[in-house]
Amino acid sequence: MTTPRPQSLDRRARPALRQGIPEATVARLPVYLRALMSLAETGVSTISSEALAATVGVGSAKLRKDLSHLGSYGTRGVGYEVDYLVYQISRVLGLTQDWRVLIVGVGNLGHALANYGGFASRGFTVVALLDADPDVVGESVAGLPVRGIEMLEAVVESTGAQIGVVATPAHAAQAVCDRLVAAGITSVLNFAPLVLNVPDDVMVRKVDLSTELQILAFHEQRRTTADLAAHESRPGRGVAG
Amino acid sequence: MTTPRPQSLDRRARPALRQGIPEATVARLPVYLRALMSLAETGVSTISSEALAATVGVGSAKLRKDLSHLGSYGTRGVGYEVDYLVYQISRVLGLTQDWRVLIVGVGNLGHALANYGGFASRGFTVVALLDADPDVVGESVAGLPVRGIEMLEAVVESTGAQIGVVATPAHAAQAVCDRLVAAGITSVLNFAPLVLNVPDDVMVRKVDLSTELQILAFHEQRRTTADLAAHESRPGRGVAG
DNA sequence: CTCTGTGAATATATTCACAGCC
DNA sequence: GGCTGTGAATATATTCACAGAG
Repeated sequence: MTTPRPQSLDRRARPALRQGIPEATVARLPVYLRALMSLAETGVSTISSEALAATVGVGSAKLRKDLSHLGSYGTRGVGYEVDYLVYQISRVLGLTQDWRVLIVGVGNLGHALANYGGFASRGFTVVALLDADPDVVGESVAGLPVRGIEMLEAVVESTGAQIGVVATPAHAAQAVCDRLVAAGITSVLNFAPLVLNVPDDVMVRKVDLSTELQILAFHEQRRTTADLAAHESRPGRGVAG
Repeated sequence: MTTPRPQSLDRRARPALRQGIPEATVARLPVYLRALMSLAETGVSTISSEALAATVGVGSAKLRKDLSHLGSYGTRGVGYEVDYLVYQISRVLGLTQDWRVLIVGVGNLGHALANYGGFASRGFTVVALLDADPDVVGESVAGLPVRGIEMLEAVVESTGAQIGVVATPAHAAQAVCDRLVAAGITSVLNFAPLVLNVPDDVMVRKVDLSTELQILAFHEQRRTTADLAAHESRPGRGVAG
């Protein structure tokens, strides 16, 4: 921090939408937001970093540092005002505007996504569903008609969708992604089990069941191995593997 | 590294199942593994760090450092033998044994998970499906009968499942998780949109649609904001930072 | 010469610990 | 006294850049 901070210009510190929010913090904000909304529903109006941190399972110092990147929205000796914090996090995450989401692939997963409640609730609207299977096209899912994949470009154009969700089988995913990008989509959420190749200015995030399971397996195995190691009295290097 | 490295004791460096594989590396191993298996199918037998890194979208130095944590499995001047690396990563991730997975909640998402092919293919077997809805109980999904939630403890016991997947609505998730943990499950994959509270020795990973969308929205918004800033000729300090 | 493996340098993230405000 | 906000200290992760094996 080289800047001396123009203190007390206003009671609340500056908007702080400065691009400098650490990625690790951004990834946690949605978790805080959900917990805070849930608290708000319960009627809690104020909460300390300690208490909020406990409900989301992080350390209180981390939570405070995270929130400090948005501005100074707490009150010393008291805590954070729940509603106000909900608003501020929503604003920073861009949830004060509505994002239009297009889902490609309406199998079991696509159905699950389309019907997912919390989806529409805050900031996101599913504007279209696309599928390549003629048996599925024409069906109505979650109140929306499933349209043919050949409509992709037209649908992106007409809906102004900004976010594309790829819920197709792996073999179709890259082609679908390419078409989404060519049509102007700049944010992609990928459920297909492969790495999508995109230009630098397109952001992809992936949600991947088998990756998560494999990470769990690694730790589960390590637990077992550690147990063994503790029981035998540490042999050379020839692990029981 | 204080150890002088007992060179050339054996051609391949030591097993290196030492617990010290960085978390960030563990999280990428599944991605490498998938790409390598895909390459193996295509008949590629050897690949350089540069080429593999390109297909998975990371830097080659990062990839090499990641792999170096497993041992020295490459050949200088040549690259990595695909099959061998597949085997080594599988071993490190614990995929040489089969993990038994129990899915709780057989809605759209549960269906999608149960039917997910790549699931059984490598290292994981779905051994049971449970649901609270009497209409669903008794159905057969992906070749398995859906059993009542009251069977949870009995099913964990009889199947010896090690991994529990929570695919229930949010309001039921914590209770289900508590029962899984009480029944002896130590790894949980959570699809419900809330933070599960578990004892320290239980590992939870979450897969969360709305979190991912919100992260995308943040960056999408930032992109827009940055555009604006570029168009107005940003006064004060530090453009193009 | 090519490409790995890895120290050293840098960048990011987390944790500590406490000054300062309520 | 209680709790936030934050520098300073530490830990983790990424990137650079090159020695050395093949």
